[in-house]
Amino acid sequence: MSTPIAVGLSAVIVAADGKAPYALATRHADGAAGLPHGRFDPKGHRTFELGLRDWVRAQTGFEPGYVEQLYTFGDLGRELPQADLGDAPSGARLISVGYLGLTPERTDISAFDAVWRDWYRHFPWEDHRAGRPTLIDQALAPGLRIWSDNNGKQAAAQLARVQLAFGLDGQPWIEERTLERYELLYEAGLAPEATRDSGRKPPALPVSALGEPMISDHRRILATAIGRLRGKLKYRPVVFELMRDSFTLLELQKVVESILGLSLHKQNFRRSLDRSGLVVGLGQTTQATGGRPAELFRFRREALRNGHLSGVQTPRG
Amino acid sequence: MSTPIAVGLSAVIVAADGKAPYALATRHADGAAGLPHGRFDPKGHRTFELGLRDWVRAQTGFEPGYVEQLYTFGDLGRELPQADLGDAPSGARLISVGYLGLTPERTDISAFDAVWRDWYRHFPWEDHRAGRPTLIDQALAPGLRIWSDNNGKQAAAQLARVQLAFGLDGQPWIEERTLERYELLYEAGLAPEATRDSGRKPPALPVSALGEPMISDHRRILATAIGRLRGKLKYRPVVFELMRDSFTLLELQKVVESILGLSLHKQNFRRSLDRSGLVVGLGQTTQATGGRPAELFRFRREALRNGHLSGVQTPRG
DNA sequence: CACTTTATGCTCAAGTTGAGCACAAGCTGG
DNA sequence: CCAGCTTGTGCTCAACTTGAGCATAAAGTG
Repeated sequence: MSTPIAVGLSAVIVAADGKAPYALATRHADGAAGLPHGRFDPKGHRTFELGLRDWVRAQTGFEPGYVEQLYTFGDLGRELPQADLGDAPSGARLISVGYLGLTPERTDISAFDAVWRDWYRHFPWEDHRAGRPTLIDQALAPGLRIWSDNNGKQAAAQLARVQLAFGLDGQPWIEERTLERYELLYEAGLAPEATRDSGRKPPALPVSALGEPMISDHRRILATAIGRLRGKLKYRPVVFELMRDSFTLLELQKVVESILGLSLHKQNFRRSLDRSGLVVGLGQTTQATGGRPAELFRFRREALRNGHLSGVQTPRG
Repeated sequence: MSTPIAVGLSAVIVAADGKAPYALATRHADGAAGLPHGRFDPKGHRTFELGLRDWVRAQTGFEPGYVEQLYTFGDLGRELPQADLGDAPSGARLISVGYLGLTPERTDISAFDAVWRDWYRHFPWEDHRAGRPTLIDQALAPGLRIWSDNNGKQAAAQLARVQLAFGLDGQPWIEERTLERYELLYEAGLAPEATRDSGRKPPALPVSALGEPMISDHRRILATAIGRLRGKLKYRPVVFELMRDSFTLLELQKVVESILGLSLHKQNFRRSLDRSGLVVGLGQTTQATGGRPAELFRFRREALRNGHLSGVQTPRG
C-alpha cells in the first residue's frame, strides 16, 4: 500500500496602509504565527481556490476577494507536523499549495484567533524604505559568508548567489528576490525553521535580525508571496486591489512603497501614474493629510479594457 | 475512507530553431499527442522536480537541464483518464503539476515513442510571425462571439475577455496571453478537449483552425508554458538556455521570434542586445548563413553576476 | 559583373526616466 | 497674522531609450 498524499492549502492575504504591508496570520499554541491554511478535501472541494476560500473564512472570518496561485511545494522535510491539517492520515506525504490574496481593508478579525501582521516582522532585511537595514551587513552577511566559505568546491558559486541576492559587494538590491534570500538564509542555517526541520544547531543571531519564524513552511510561502507581489506590481495594475475606492496619490505611493520596501521619487511617481491613465481625479479634496489638501482619485477600471496592463512604474529615489 | 489523491507531473520541454519552437511530446494509442508525464511517487521522489526528471528520462530518453515549475491544476473534470498514471488508484482525485524545461538541442529520441513537435500545430492562432493568422478573425472570432452572446447577463463581460485575449476590435495582440486564449476556446466549446471532458457537442470547426488537441489537460499545460516563456523572455535572459554555445545574432533573433510568435526589427534587436552586454562576439565568422558571413557570439554568463536580469528586448518590427 | 542575400553601422525624431527647482495651500505656535 | 512646517503639484532639463529607416559591406550565383 502506497503512502497517501495530503494537500495543504495556505493563503497569504495581504492588506497595506501607509505604514506597512500586512499579512493575515493565525496564532498558534507556542505563540508562533502561521498562515490561514487547511487540507484540500478531494471530495468536498471542486477546485483548490474554493477550498482555500473555505479555510480562510473558517479560520479568520475573512472573505477573500482577488486570489491567485503562487507555488506548490512538495519537497520532503519542509512540510511540518505543526501544520494542523486536521484528519490528515499520519504518515501522509504533505504537499503545500500557496495562494496570494489582496484586499483593500484590514477587516475586523478580532472574533478569531487571527491578526494582521506587518510582514517585515518576519523579514526585517526586506524593508529598505529608510535605507538599507544595517542588519544585513552587520548580522546576516557575515553569517552567510562563513556558510558559503564552508561549501568546498561550491564556495565561489554560493558566494555569488549570496552577493546577488543580498546586494553585497557592489551588487544592486533587487527587491523581488525575497524568496531567494529566505532560501539562502534557510540553507545557511540562519532561519530558526532550519533548526526545527533538521535538528541542526540553532542560529547564533537574535530574532530581531533573522525575523520571526512561522509554523511549517509558512514563512517560505510568505516570502514567495512578497516576491511575486513586488514583481507583479510593476507590470499589472494590482495595487488597486489594495486600495479603497478613493485615495490620494500619496496614499497610493505609500502603499506601493510599503510593498516594495523602497521609497520612490514623488513627482515622478505621479507623472508616470498620470501618463498611464490608470487613475482619474474626482475633483474633491481631503484635508486629512496634514498639509495642503490632496485631491482624491479613483482607479479607472476601464483602463484595463484599453490594453493597459502596465502597472505602476517604480522609479527609485 | 476519503478519496485518495494522485499527483501527476507533466513536462513541457522546449527546444527551438530558426523555424519553430518545439515541445517534446509522446505519442498515444489513438494518435493523440501528450506531454511526458507520470505519477509523483510519495515514497520514491524526494522532490517533484526529481520525480519529473525520472519520468521524462524514462519516457523519452531526454535528460532535462533547466527546469521550472509552472502551475498546479486541481479542478475537477479536466484531469482525464487518458492520462496514464500507472498504478493510480481508480477513483483517485487527480492533481496536475506542470513544469517547463528548456534545452538547446533537439536530442535524438528516435528510440522512444516520442517526437519534437512544433507547438504551433496545437496553437495555430499563436503564430504571428507572418502577420496575424486569418483563422483568428475568420474561424475563431465568430465562434467566440456567438458563445459570449449566449452568456446572458455576462455577455458584455465575456465579450470583453474575448476582445482582450484575441486582440479583436482594435485591441492589441498580447502574445503572453496564450493560456487565457486557450481557456476561452475551451469554455466556448471550441476545443475538442471540452467535448471529451463533458460530452458537449463537438466544435464545428476543423482542427486546422482549432489546433490539435492533446490527451488529458496537456494542452492547457502547454499553453501555460508558452505564455510563461514568452513573458519571461523579456525580463530574464532565458533564451540562452535554448542556444548552443555559439550562435549568430540572426539565429538568436529567429529563436526569440519563434517563441514569441512575432517578428522583430533586426537592427534594433541587435542594438539592445549590444547594450545589454549579454553576448560577446567571438571574432570568428560563419558563412553558413547564405549571404555575408555573420559573426559568432556567445552568451556572457558573467553578465548574470552584474545584476543583469534584463532579458532580451523585444521591439516589434 | 549585375543581382540576391545576409550582416552591420549610423541617424533621427519622439518618448521615457531620473533629478530637482519652485510654488501652492493647508496647519500651528508665538 | 506671519514664520515655519507639512503635504501637494506644476514644470524643466539632461541623458537615455525606442521605433523606424537609410546606407553600405561582404558573401554567393547565374
